[in-house]
Parts: sequence; C-alpha cells; structure tokens
Amino acid sequence: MATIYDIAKICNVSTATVSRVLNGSTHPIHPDTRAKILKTANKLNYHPNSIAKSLASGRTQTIALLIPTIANDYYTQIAEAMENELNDAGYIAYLCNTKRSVLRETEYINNLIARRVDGVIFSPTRIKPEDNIKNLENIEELRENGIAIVAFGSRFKDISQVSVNTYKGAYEATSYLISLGHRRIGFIDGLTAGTRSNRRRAYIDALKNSGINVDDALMVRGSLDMDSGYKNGLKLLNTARPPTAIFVVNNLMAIGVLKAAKNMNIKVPEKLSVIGFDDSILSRLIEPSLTVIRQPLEEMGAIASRLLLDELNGTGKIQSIELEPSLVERESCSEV
Amino acid sequence: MATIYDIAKICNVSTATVSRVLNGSTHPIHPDTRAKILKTANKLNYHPNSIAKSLASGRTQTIALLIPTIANDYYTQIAEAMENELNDAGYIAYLCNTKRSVLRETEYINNLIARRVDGVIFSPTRIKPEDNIKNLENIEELRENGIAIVAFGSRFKDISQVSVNTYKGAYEATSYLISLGHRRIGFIDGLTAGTRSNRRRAYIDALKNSGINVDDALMVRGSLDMDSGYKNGLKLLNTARPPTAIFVVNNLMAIGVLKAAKNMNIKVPEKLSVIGFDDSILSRLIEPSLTVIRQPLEEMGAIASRLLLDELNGTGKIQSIELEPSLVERESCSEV
DNA sequence: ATCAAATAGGTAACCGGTTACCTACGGGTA
DNA sequence: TACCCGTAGGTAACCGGTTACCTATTTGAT
Repeated sequence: MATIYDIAKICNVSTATVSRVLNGSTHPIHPDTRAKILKTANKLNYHPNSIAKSLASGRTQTIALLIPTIANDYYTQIAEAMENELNDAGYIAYLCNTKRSVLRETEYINNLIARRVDGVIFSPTRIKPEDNIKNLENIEELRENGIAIVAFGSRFKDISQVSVNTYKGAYEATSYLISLGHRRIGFIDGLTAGTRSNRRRAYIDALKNSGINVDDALMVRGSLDMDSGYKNGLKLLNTARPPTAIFVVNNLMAIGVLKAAKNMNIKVPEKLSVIGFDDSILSRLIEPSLTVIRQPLEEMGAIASRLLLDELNGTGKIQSIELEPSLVERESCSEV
Repeated sequence: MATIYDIAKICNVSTATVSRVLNGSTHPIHPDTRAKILKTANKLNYHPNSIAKSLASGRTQTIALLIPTIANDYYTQIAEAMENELNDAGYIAYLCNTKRSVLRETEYINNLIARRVDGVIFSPTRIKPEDNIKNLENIEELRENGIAIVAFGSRFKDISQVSVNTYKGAYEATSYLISLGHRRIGFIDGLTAGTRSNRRRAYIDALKNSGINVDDALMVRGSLDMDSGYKNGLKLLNTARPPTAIFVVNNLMAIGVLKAAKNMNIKVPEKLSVIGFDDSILSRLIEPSLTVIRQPLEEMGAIASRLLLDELNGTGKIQSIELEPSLVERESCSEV
C-alpha cells in the first residue's frame, strides 16, 4: 500500500510537503508541486493511513455506542439517529452491544480506552442495586482517560446526558387511567430494582394523590419481553379482584398483556384498558392499537450525539437535557 | 496517559521487556521482573494504546458492518448475530448505515480503507441497474487494499458470501398459494429492478409451471415500507378482477396489505390470502398473524461473521453459502 | 575445563503520518 | 546596501508500541 514516503520519493520532495498538500495546509505550496503530488497520489491509489494519523494527532474520529441491545425498536431508533449525526460530523461509530451486562460494559470500556475513542455514548445497565457502583466506576474510568461521555436513560453527576422524564410519563399514564374512571390499576414494571424505579414511584404517587389505595398484589415486575408481559398479564388477570386497567412500562410487555387478555377472552378496551410506554411501530400495528406514553427517541439520539460533538469541538459544556414524554391516545384504553 | 516508556523507566528495564511482559510473549522473563512490571502497570492505570499496536502490527481488530439501515428487524437480527460472533473473537464492529445509497457505500469504503479495518461485512445496495457496476468497483477496491470481505444478500464472483435462496422461497410462496386453489395471485416486489428480481422470476415461473397465465396487472413494485404495502394493496384490490391472494416480498409491506384489506372490508384469510417474506416479531403479532417465507437471519449473521473470521485467521477460504428459506404457516392464508 | 544451550534482557529500526523549527531565495523599501 | 518579508520547501523529533537481532550470564553435559 502506498505511503507518503512513496509519493515524496517519486515527486522529489519531502514527506512534509506531501502531508501539507494532502491535508490542505495553509503553508504555501507551489501550484506545480501541488499538482504533481496530487497526481502521483491518485496514480498510486493512495489511501491515507488513519491509524498513523490518529497516533500522531491523538484523535481517532471514532465514538462508541454502548447500548443494551439492537434487537429492539427503542435502541434501534436512538442508534440510527445517533449514527446519522455522528457520521455527518465525520465520525464513525463502534457498535457495542452490552446485552444488559455490567461486566460486558466494563470489558468494552477497557477496550474502548485502549482504542482511544474520542467519545462514548452510553446507556448504562441498572438492574441490580450494585450495578450503580460499577456504572460510576466505568464512567470515572472513561473520564480519567479523557474520553467524552454522554449518557442516556440514566442520571449521573457531572456528565452530559439526555433523558426523558419517565416519572412524569408514568404519572401521566396512571392519571390518564384514573381519569377514565379506573380504580384498580395494575402495574408491570421493568428490570430496574424496586424502590429505584421512577415509574413505580410515579404510579404509586398518582394513585395516592387521587386517594386510591395502593395494592401490592397489583404490582409485578417483568423482563421486558413479550412473553414476560403475557405471563404477568395472566397473573394479574387471574386474581380474585383483577384490575380493570394495566400500565405496562414497555411496549413488548404491553403487547404480551394484550395477548393474555385475548387468551382469557377479556375484551380490550371494553373490559380492560392497557397503556404502554415507548412508542414503536408495533404499538401502531397491533390490534387494538396501543395507547402509549411516547418518548422522543430520534430526538434523544440526535441530541445525545450533538452534546458529544459539542464537547469534542470544545464548544458546549457538560449539560443535562431532559425531554418530555407525551401521551399518544389510540385504541387500547376506554372509560371503565 | 501512561505508556510503556513510563513503566520501563520506573522499573529500570527496556520497553522491549515491558512489551514482552504485557503481551505474554514466550521470551523468558524473570518472575521478579514480570511482577514488578505488572504491578507498576497496574499502579499507573496503564491502558495499552491500540492505535500504536495497530500501526506496528498492521491489524486493527476491527471489522465494519455495512448495512442499509438498522431501523428494520431484518438487518437488526443479522447485525446482532454478527456483532456477537465478532466480539467473541476479539473484534469490534463499526456500524455503517448506508441508507441504501451506493454513494454512501463508496464514501464509507474509502474511509474504512483509510482506517485499515481488517474486514468488511457488506450488504450491497442494488436498486438501479447501474448500481451493480459501482458495487463491483467497491468490492474490487476493498480487495486491492487487502481487506477481507463477506457479502450477504447478493451474489458476486470470487468473494465469500452468505445468501438465502430467495428464488426458491418465492417459488414456494407462490406454489403454496396455488396449492390452496388460488389462480389470481398478486405480487408486490421490492426495490430491485425489474428482470433482475429473483423473486419476480420465481413468481412467474411458479405460475407458468402450473399453467396459470401471468397478468402484468397483478405485478407491482413497492418501497419496502408499510405505507407502500398499503398503497399497493389498495391498488391491486381496487381492480376489475382483484386477486384472491397476494405474495409480498417483505414483512412491512405485507402488513400494509393487511391494513388495506381491512380498510376495504375484505376479510383475511377468508376473502384474501396474504403471504409475506422474512419473519419478524411483527408477523407474529399482527392479526391475523402472517404466513411467511422465513429467512434464517441469525444464522446468516453468524455464518457471515464466521466466514470472515476464518479468512482473517488464514483458515478457511472463499466460499459461497446459500441457506434455505422455509414456509411458516400462520393465519393469513386459506383455501380459496 | 570447555563449550553449547538456556535464561534474561537491551538496542534500535520500523509502522506512517504530523508539525515545530529551520533554510534559501527573490522582491520591495528606507 | 542592508534589512525585512513572503514564498517554497526541508529536517527530524514525535506519537507508542513491536520485534529482529544482539549481548551477557548461568547451567549442564562431556
């Protein structure tokens, strides 16, 4: 493969001159020399070696996307928006699938530090209570090594982040069901551990503020997949006093609940209202279509990327941006 | 950031020794020296510089995934399987979203050559007839620069690839509809241009081999999204002699057809049979659930990665692997 | 006692660029 | 004539590792 040395030799100039021409430096260069060098580079099918460039410059023009999965609309939409922004700015993204394992996150982060990525966009896994400590260690490790970070979906001190006010979204979801007259409202939470769950707190607060008493039997936790929604749906509906509405913290599980209701011959929305979280093509396609709390995913992805790029450009500083979720009314909820 | 020079100085040894210890070389090292070096590396929170390593070794342990989109179950499933295999082998993947633009593919490929990726997994865009020439140029450019390639979804000479026998799948889909007694069978093709479409040829062959005459009015082309399926569905169904069955070359468009039928109060499968291509969570969730020709996506992803890894390891050679699609019967087809 | 082999480590060129600093020359000006 | 400045280009250190080749000591066998 051709190098600037080859070009320099052929053109009878130094590598400095070649480098200047090839990088459009402001250093004055004779037009003839420039032309000769460009022609030779072209003839040799020269491709600059980014590795060598990175070693010399200390920048890799690479950022890493650390996300829990890509087989999921939610992350896919965010990731696509991110890749888009980053690519426009001349960066290429590493795809790092953490599979919701903090251990994998740590492994990846060490690898990424070694690779000297310029920045990291990170959706940290927070399933077990002790995960939070590891998250902080991972973030600290990145920061110590001078790597820019933007987190999303989580909240940490002293780093840029973009999140959605899930408390508000969950409060709105619950309030919406209450406003439709529901009093026994089931809740299917995600993986986040107990009291640290924003959505759970919002659900409870909304009930309390409406004077509805909170029944532990109506609160369950699932693993975010459809099957888990199905099983938890059956569990909630198969009780002595089943709920008339269920608030589910993600889409796939909400669809699982619809399937459970159908299986039990419970009509939605006539006999059961279901509200989901996140919007995706699924919630529009399913019948009845799902009423959901929508998170602005593309916006999250684009903003996360821009925060990172601003930081890398020296413009912009660390900031935390919180976006608002919104209620999307479709067919799966009705008055009691 | 600590370097091996720092460690060498502190330990009073040369960088060669540090490098040997840190890389588990077979060169003999005194246990005390080894221990001292490891301890110092740890104390300095040393992270090896992969950039420098790559420059010296000529390998980056990086491969690129060049795919048309990630906001699509099809590529997402393949990409997840790929990332998995590659990561197990110590590689990190670049996520390159080509957005079905050959120009972007070319841009990416030049960037990837500059970055000296070890390999590329590539799903080339083939929409316009002239795209094929560009594809070949791109592939040639990669090969000239010593970058391993695996293509999927397309067929080229002299490179490894994994594909699905879409002709067979389409033939099977059409034959299945014929076996249910259908004689007027609509066809909604994808972006691939006219006669180069395997699935179109298979559809026509299956009809001819059953003595059914081919009606151009029943063949249309869509842009792979749901809306396009909806519009094409309406178009086919709003004719003087509408089809009693429709074969659609992807999932989203098939779902669009279901919506169109519903909108026109045409019962599926009683009055209209619909068969899709690709399997995804959507086809299971939709009602009626879609009968489809399933492509083994995870398998494709895993095999593509393994072909590439084998090539990079020097084991294994260029080979073309064709996987078989299979019919998954669900609710959207019935006898005429 | 001699010498080959094993052990432990060092030297420095190399990977392919970037860039601070230096040289050389011609023209304009006081 | 002396000096300054702009133009054009070169020199070589540097980024952080790897590794072929070399040296020096110790061990074991003959």
